[in-house]
Order: sequence, then C-alpha cells, then structure tokens
Amino acid sequence: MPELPEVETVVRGLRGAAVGRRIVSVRLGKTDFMDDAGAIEEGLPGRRIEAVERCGKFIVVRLVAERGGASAGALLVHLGMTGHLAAWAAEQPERKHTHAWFALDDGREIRYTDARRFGRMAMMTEDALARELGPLGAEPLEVSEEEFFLRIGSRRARIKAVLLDQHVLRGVGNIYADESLWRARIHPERMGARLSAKEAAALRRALREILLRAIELRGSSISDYVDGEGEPGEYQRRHKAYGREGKACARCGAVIRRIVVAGRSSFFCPRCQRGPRKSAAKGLRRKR
DNA sequence: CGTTGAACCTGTTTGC
DNA sequence: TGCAAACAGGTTCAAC
Repeated sequence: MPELPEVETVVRGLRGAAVGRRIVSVRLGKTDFMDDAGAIEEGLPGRRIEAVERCGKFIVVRLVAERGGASAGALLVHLGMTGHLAAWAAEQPERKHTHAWFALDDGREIRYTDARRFGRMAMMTEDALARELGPLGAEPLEVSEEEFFLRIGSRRARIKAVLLDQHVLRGVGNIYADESLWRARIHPERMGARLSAKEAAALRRALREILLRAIELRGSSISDYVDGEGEPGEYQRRHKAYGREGKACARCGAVIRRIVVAGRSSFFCPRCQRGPRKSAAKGLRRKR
C-alpha cells in the first residue's frame, strides 16, 4: 500500500493525533524489522512528539526531551509493502500483525502493523538521520523542471527503473510510476536519458498531478485496509494502467499490456506509449 | 554502471 | 471444493 501518497496519508493522520503528545510506554511484539529494538524501548518513553514528517517513503517522528528540551532524535519508520502506523483509542480492537504499541499521554496509542514485516523502524540521532536520508533523491512534488530533466538523464537505465530509483526521486513506487508514464504517454522501457526535455516536462507534470490527486483521495489502498480514522483510500479506482492488463485503455481503447521491467510488473498501453526504437549495435556505430 | 533474480514474510488471488 | 502456484505497493544483495 505505501508509496508517496499513502505515506503522506499516514503521516497526516498521525500528525493530527500525535504531535504534542508524550509517549508514556512502549510494548513490542516481533522485532526483526527493527534496527535495534532495545533502543526503541529505551528511547521513546518520556519523549514528546514534536513533529511527524515524510521524506520520500520514510516517516520521521521527531522527538524532544520532556520539558521542551533539546532534540532527542527521531523514530524513523518505513512501511515496506504492508506496514501501517496510526493512533488508536486504547479500547479499539487490535488488528492482526500488530508489532508495536506506543502509549500516549492522552490514553490513545500509536500502533504499528505489518503483515510481511518488510518495513523498518529505528531510533536515529540527528547525524544518523542525515546519513540515512541524505542520499535520497528529489521530492517529486518539489523538484523543478530543470532538475527533473537532469536527474532523469543522469542514469543509463530504462525510465521505469529511473522512476523507481529512490536516489533519483524519492517516494515513487510501482503504481505511480506506471500511472505517470501512461499519462505522459511514455513507454516504460524507454531509456531515461533519451527522453526529450519536452517529454521529461510532460512526465514531471503527469507525476505531479497524479500524486497530488492521489493524496487528495487518501492514496490507493488496494486491499480493504481501513486507517485509524476509518476511511480507505480511493485512488485505486482511478488507475488507468496499473493492474489493468487485458482491459481497454481509457484513452485509445487498445488493450493494456503487462510486461516486467526492472523486475516489476509494468502496465502500459502499447498504442499510446510507443516502445523504444532499437538502437544499432554499439560496434556498428561507426563502420571502420 | 546496469540488469536480473533471489531473498526477506505473509496473505490473497488464480488456475487446474 | 481443494490445493498449489503465482503474485503483491519495497529494498537489498549477489552474480553476471
């Protein structure tokens, strides 16, 4: 479930419930997805939640010492494929695969749920946080047209792989990569560095519009997951390419196809999104 | 550098 | 109906 819009939805929900609250106690279940479970048990109780931020697909829960003192680092959370983080009333029934409970000073508790445990959770100092987040690429919603073009062209790989590379852009995953490529009419196997400035501009705009709309609709929870506020994301109904193999393209009526690019299912319209032109073999570039 | 496939773990969907 | 295979929103690592 979690790409940029889904993580943003989780962050907004958590921010409303948790900022300003003090963490009273911590209880942990399975901990194999945590860098250091002991550090979480020691580092959270008594700390106040100062802010909840998103950086790409990461969630940063900033902490301060009890009496409004100095920064006490942050809890870094990545939701992986099936992770979820939200505040619940203590009497709310528990969902399966809940692995962490953080009791707050208002009686509610933040719970982390993750069936597959591909997620990650770790206590971070400011330095560790910088080392972790520093290498990430640009935020898709903030990157300029110029920087986007440069970044897309900086890699010698297919555009689908480039979009998924968190060191180029942060936050784009398989669904929104396919959706933006469909919207911009770009084939996923085109080489990123071969896109024209005009195509790159169209892709950036498509990605931006799709992400903003998905955030408005609270993401694309494909499963029947319901968040702490009781509302499922609705964007999945808007998907034009992702998951639509064999169905008609909403734009031209051709049949949507599924191929594997960069090891991931990739859905596209073979008519709207033209394939890459096969380049001549390298050795033949210059005959003799 | 880039690509591919496997691995991590569990649940759901699809196919015979 | 039952069971097994295929597949899943992410990331990382080895091997080529």
